[in-house]
Amino acid sequence: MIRDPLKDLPGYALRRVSVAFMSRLAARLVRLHLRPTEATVLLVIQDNPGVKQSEIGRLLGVVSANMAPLVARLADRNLIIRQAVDGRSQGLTLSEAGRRTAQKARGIMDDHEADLIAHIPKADCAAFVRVLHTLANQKDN
Amino acid sequence: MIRDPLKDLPGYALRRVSVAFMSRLAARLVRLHLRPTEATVLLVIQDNPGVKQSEIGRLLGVVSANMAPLVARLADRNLIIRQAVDGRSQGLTLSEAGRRTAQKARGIMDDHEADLIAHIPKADCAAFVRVLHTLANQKDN
DNA sequence: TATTGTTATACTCTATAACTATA
DNA sequence: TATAGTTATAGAGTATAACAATA
Repeated sequence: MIRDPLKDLPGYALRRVSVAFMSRLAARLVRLHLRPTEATVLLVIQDNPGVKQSEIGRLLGVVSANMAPLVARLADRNLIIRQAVDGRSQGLTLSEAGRRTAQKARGIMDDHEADLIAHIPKADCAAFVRVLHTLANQKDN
Repeated sequence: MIRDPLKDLPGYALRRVSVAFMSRLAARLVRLHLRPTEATVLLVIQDNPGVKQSEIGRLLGVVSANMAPLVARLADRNLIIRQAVDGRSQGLTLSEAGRRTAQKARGIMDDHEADLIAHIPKADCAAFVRVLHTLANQKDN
């Protein structure tokens, strides 16, 4: 066996766990022909009808240059509808097909989250979730 | 303010934290002209002189097709030395420059890990690290 | 002036397929 | 047959720069 200098680095473990988790989520979402980021955008629109893509980008940490083609793909597939709210921005809502897809995506993501929780020893689960939210809500980049 | 349907999903928080953490690490490593993955490979070689790149790939979860150009870059920069151990595989060791670079990379990564720990409430830190290692060592993909 | 949306471009990590050469 | 290494290619997320149009 080979020595592992990264064995005791929590940050490295965090990275590995996140990559594996995302890869499994992507595999589950191919059934809906959605990427993980596309799925999250659908959920945000579902919960915020009329939201602007700039607002979604700020919420999810996606820069506007990447929101543009993402939203365009969803619109091309008739999953969302763009309606001008003023001259430079559009409100996004789900189409009927988009509602169905968003509902399925939500089910997949909920199952996926439940799987994660299921793999965590019960005694440590609450603390784990607490720390994640603490770290996620820190302003350092 | 806009509703956030992902607020209570630990898996999503995990992803966001991991991305931010990795991006900060990448920013710190530019000084050495190293990507995060290159830095981890250097550390593995430092701790395992003569290791084969296939072994590194298995340890780090990097497929061989991606190890090839990565190792080639490090060799081109004279940070590592490839010595044939048999007809199809080579043992990797650090050059003198590679040792210096690996040492600096280790310092950067240690600092970076320390920063992560510093942002975690003390009471939950041990549980957090425990869970990460539990999840990282599970065989599900 | 600041914001919205867009295009073009690039980097990093990940992955599969197909191949050569060797064990 | 299986393994080591390589090349080519692709997908996904992230990022910056530059721009037009609008507020």
